[in-house]
Amino acid sequence: MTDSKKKPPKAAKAKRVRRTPEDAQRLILDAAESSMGAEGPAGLRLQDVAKKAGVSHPTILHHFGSRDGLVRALHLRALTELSSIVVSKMGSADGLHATFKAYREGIAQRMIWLMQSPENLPRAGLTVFDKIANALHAERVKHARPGAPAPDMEDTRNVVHLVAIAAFGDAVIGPRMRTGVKDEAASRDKFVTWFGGMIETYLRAKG
Amino acid sequence: MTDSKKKPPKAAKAKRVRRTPEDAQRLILDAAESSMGAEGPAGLRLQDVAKKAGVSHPTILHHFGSRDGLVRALHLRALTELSSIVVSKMGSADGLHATFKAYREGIAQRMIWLMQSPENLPRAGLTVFDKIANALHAERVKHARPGAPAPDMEDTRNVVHLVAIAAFGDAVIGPRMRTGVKDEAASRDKFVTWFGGMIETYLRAKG
DNA sequence: GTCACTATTGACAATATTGTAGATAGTGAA
DNA sequence: TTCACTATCTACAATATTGTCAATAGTGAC
Repeated sequence: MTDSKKKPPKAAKAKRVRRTPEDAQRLILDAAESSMGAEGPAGLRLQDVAKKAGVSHPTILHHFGSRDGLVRALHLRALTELSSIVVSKMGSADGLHATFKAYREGIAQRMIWLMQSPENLPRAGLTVFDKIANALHAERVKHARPGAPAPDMEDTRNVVHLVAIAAFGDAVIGPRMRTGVKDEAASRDKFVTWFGGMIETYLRAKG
Repeated sequence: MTDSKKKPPKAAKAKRVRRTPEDAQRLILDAAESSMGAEGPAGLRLQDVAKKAGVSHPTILHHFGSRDGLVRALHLRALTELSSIVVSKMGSADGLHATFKAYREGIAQRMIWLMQSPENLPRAGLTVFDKIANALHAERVKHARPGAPAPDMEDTRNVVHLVAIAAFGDAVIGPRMRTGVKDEAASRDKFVTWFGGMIETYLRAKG
């Protein structure tokens, strides 16, 4: 290299973009999320996030105060978004498959990150699943066969809990448990369908 | 402080202990595991591990070559240990509760760490669960009521898969979903019992 | 004992990473 | 336009962290 000592050719002094604080923070949070690989928050590097967001790393510090501040903001945003996603998916008509899909495509990963927070964040968990259980129970009551024993609310709550932990678990360790299977997606969908049938069989057998 | 400038009082030159390589490596791996908090491998610091193990950090590098080498060794050890634990728990008489307990007490956490490895580690998963499914299926066949349709192997496999992902999921997100409940342990155990009953009801209804 | 081998260590080197400070440049308001 | 405000930048400072090296000290073999 003949010019290894030369300063870069003037670099055209990058034009500064000035965003609103909200836009800048959203931009940075998005970059941070996509910059988190499997490692989660612990693997976050301000430089990486800055490069992905197209800003300098002091800009991040300006908006979030510190690296910790950024991580806390990430957790907070994930938490608020998660509840609404969970409600919309588990409550949908195609509930089961949609729920498994949503967990697969991001919810599970974010939940793991959330678990890795030693902080005491507000817990949306309980109320969210209660809401879902109530809705589902209303369905069961409505469709109960006349003469059959009334549907058990405890059953409903347990089913909701089971679906949540199963969807989460399948999203995280399912793929590894299926390594070697020819068509993974098909195998997975078949399991979800079976799972749905199982729940129905059980509820029908009980009342 | 009057002696802030003084060198520490001779420090008694710590006596060196010389271990066999195997002992040293086990010691270090144990320390590394206990030093990993919720953050997982990404949060590992050689200094922390060294202090916990009671050695200097170059000793770690001597035995594992690099930080990455240590992490890889951790993954490898976890992987080999996990399969045997899973087999012993899911195969035990008190299978379901024991399985949930084992996942709660470490398996799930280690699995998450394993997931965070971008490397292509050998997958023990499939064969392990196949083994369990085969054993369970043999049980089902043995106890099948005469005249009833033969137990479906697909059912058995799915049940094993479901138990695995549910135990994993409950271990990780169960506690948060139960925040606010009076007696968490009791609530959890009740769920596991319900889950066991559900599986039985389903299998009985099917054949 | 003497010697080879190597596990262990303190001191140091080389980066990586977070955080600070001061200058600069968009932007909206007067 | 002028001005206040502040989002953004470059350059630097302060640690943190990993990795290197040469010296040292257990241990077993002879």
